Order: sequence, then structure tokens, then C-alpha cells
Amino acid sequence: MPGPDSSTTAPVGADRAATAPCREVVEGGRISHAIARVARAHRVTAAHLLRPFGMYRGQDALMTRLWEAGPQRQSELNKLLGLDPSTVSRMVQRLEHAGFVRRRSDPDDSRALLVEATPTDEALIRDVEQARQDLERRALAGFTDIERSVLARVLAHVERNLTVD
Amino acid sequence: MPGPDSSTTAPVGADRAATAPCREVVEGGRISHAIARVARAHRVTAAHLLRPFGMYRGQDALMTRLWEAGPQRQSELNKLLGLDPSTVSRMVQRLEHAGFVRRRSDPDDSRALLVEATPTDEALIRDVEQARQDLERRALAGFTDIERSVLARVLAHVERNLTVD
DNA sequence: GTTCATTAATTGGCCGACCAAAAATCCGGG
DNA sequence: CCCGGATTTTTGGTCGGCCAATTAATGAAC
Repeated sequence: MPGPDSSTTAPVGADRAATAPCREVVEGGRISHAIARVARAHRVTAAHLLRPFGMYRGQDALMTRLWEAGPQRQSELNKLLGLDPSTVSRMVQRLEHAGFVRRRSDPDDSRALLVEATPTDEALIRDVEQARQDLERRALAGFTDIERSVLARVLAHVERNLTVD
Repeated sequence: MPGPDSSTTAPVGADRAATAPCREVVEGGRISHAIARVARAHRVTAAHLLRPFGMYRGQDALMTRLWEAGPQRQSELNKLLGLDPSTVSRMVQRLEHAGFVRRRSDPDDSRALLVEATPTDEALIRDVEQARQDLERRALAGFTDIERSVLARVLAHVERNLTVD
């Protein structure tokens, strides 16, 4: 429920309910702000859905990959997820500590590590997949199929615009 | 290396080929993934644009608000930015340490702190504003005005979907 | 005036994510 | 065989961000 902006020249008018996610004021960029807000909402919701399984936001994608495609190199994972190697390194460390994965040296290349999911209850796998689908469904509620594909296309476009290369 | 096609014309679904990393595999959710990727690209670009000014991603919005609306309570700022109080608290601490803001107790309520921008070179303010606009322009490159407003509306919709709370 | 719920801010803990630098290994050329 | 470049991963540092618990001050009800 966005509200009135109350943006004039009042240095302190703290009385007005500014529960509103700002307007042009804070936003040189409404789209920038919109992206940030959507990302945040998405993040929070994902965290909420994954918490019951003891997983953190982002770990679900990694685990899903391992469950579906078997042991992977970390380098494979960070390419796949588009993350920094150091990010994946620590993420995997945490997952290992939490008992979700195991690591062993790649026999073909002792620099590399193979990451594999530990034997996991099928129910957990299904539940996590369910959570991922829930998130998707919620994000897309109220959009027609056509709108959804347009949205996907538009987001990809924005991403391309912003990808420095 | 995964060929970012670079076609400026909207290529409708024809790109079954491996675009970037991942596919449905890693993706229970293509939109979830798209959101995450856009957010990341946006983050990286913002960081890149702000670095020359010694600012970090997110600080620009806060500073812009202070520059435009004068001293603010922290509580005002986190409502405005939609962030957790603790996040703003530490962000302001860093900004204070970096010399961008000053804090003083609110005379009307000694629990609260008033945050104000330190005297800032007009040039810096303009440069930061410029950076914000650059980011916006880049994100929206190739979209018509109508498409832009549609995008804003759609993102707001997705955000609402996800902020059920 | 005392009490209690509320609100403002902070701290500790943890995760995601980046960069930069470093260690270990692999690999191709001289 | 040896060396330098490339690859894989880790660690240290710093931010953004959340939650939970805490401290301090406000304010309203008793």
C-alpha cells in the first residue's frame, strides 16, 4: 500500500506516514528501485519458503542441480549459477557443514573438487522442488501465459542491457 | 563465452540454444532465475558506476534522499528504502565513517537520530545523480516509453505478489 | 506517579556476493 | 626437463541484508 510521498521541502516532517516505498524522490530511477524491491521481495519469500528445510536462499538452486545432474565441479557450479567462485566455495562449505553435500577431489584433476549431494530423502527433494514452484507461482500470480513469456523476455532484455561484458 | 546473442531486436522464443548458464535444469523457475539474474546485473552495474565516488550500491539512494529532503530519521529512511532498521543502521555508520553523513540526536525525541548529509560538493551530487540516471538509461535501453511504464507496472505487480507477508 | 506496550536504534550472528590475492595443480612450449 | 601461463579453489576483507535480542526513551493508561 504505497502512500503519499510527502516530498516537498520539509526537512523533518516526520509525522506523515511515509510507509510508502518512496516516489521519484529517492528514485532517480523508478526501474532501478523497482528491480531492487522485486529482488528483495523475491529473496525474502525464497528464504521463508526454504527455512523449514534448513536451507538458505540460493542453496536450493545448487542442490537441485546436484540432485538432477549428479556430482559437479565447483567451477561447473559457479559457471552454471553465474556466481563468483568464492561465493560458491563458501556456499558449498556451508552446505557441507550442514550435511547436504560432500566433497572429494576430482581424480582427473587434483585441483578440482567434485561436489555431490549426500544421500537425500526423496521427500526432501520433492519438498524443495515444491517450494521452488510455489515461489514461481506466487511471483506470477495474475499473469496470463502470454504475459509471463513477455515478462521473461523483457527481463532477459534488461539483463542483457545491464551485463557489462 | 556462452554467446550472449546481442540481437537488439526482440528475438521471440527462437533461442532454444544455450544462452547463458543454466536452463530449466537449475531452474525450477525461469522467472525466479530471471529476477535473480537481473538483480545481480543491476547490482554489479550500480557498484561499478558508484565506485568512482567511493560509494557502494544502495548508498546512492540514501544520499539522494538526504540531499533532496534534508535531515531524516533513520526510521524514516528504512521505511522509505524498505530496508531493515539494522541494515540502515550499519549503512549509516559506514556513510558516517566515510564522511558522507553526520548524525545527531533528534531534539524532539531522544531515541531517534537525525541523519544529515555533510556539506557536499555540488559536483559530487550531480555526478551521483548522473550515475543513477546512467544506470536507469542502460537498464531501459531499447524500450519505448510505453514499454517502460508497462515494465514498471509489471514489476510492481510481481512485487505485490511476493510481499504477501 | 508508576506501569506497560510501543517505537528507535544497536549489536551479534549468519548468509549472499563481490574483489583481490594467494596456493596448488595442470599444461604447452622451448 | 623446466618454466611460465592458465585453471581451480581458498581466504581475507568489505558490503548489503535479514532475524533475533537488547537498550533506551516515549507515551498512554491506570
